Amino acid sequence: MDVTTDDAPTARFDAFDASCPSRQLLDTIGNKWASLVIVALGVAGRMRYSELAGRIAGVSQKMLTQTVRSLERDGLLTRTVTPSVPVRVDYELTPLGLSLLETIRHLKEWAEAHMAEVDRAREEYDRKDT
Amino acid sequence: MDVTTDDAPTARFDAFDASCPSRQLLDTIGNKWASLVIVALGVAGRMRYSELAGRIAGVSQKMLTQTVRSLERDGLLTRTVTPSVPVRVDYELTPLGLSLLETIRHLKEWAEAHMAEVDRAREEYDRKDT
DNA sequence: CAGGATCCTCTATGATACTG
DNA sequence: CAGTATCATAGAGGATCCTG
Repeated sequence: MDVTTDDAPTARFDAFDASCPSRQLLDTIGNKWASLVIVALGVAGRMRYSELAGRIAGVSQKMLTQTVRSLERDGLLTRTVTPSVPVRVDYELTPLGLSLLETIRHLKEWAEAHMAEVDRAREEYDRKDT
Repeated sequence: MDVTTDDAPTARFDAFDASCPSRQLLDTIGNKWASLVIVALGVAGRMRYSELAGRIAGVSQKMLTQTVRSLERDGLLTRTVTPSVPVRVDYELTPLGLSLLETIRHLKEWAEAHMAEVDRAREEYDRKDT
């Protein structure tokens, strides 16, 4: 989130700085489908393309393929092709992906603990002017 | 991330389920500017609109306003107007916002600890086919 | 089965100009 | 100062058809 030191008062938060690790991470897990894929694989361990497609409601083929490619490129999961007929492709989290899964679980815990409060705040905010 | 029980094998990950707390949270912090605003306020404690605009490089007025409005609606920060001339507006994290800041810091820690590994994975992936 | 290639549609975001 | 309003655009993402 910063560029130089950790949380110096003068730190700048440059979202355009591609070298900012936090920025890159948010680009990854902030993605609509990426986190769903990671969690799905975290639960099932290993899944075929069609299993992922079935499990994650609403993904288009294009988005699913694009997402798993991106995650594979990031080293978060492995893609294993079994050259049978028809071909079979399995996806599985790497140790790196598993460690990210833990982080995502923290997010989930915060969400489950506090989103009700957020919802209340929204309702109150919306009641003011309408 | 789930709909019914915690991580039952049959859990579905429906990104279209608006009631999924994790989904909503990711929509919030996955936002390009929201997390930057939260971290900035976490560092500085309280900031004026113009201070935020100066601190967060690259935000347009429109996006900054839209972001703080959204965060205010979510109960993550407060907006305080001082009716002087010219008017002065301060933003400050709520306790709820501060607790989310902690979660974001976890993300940051993961990023700083592992993004180098991600970068290496990307380089290797890109070297294969080009 | 697992995707690649296309086309097409929105939405997010930016630039600019104006105001209480 | 701290916005609001408007216009314009790139890119995300969906639908569909095709193939090794």
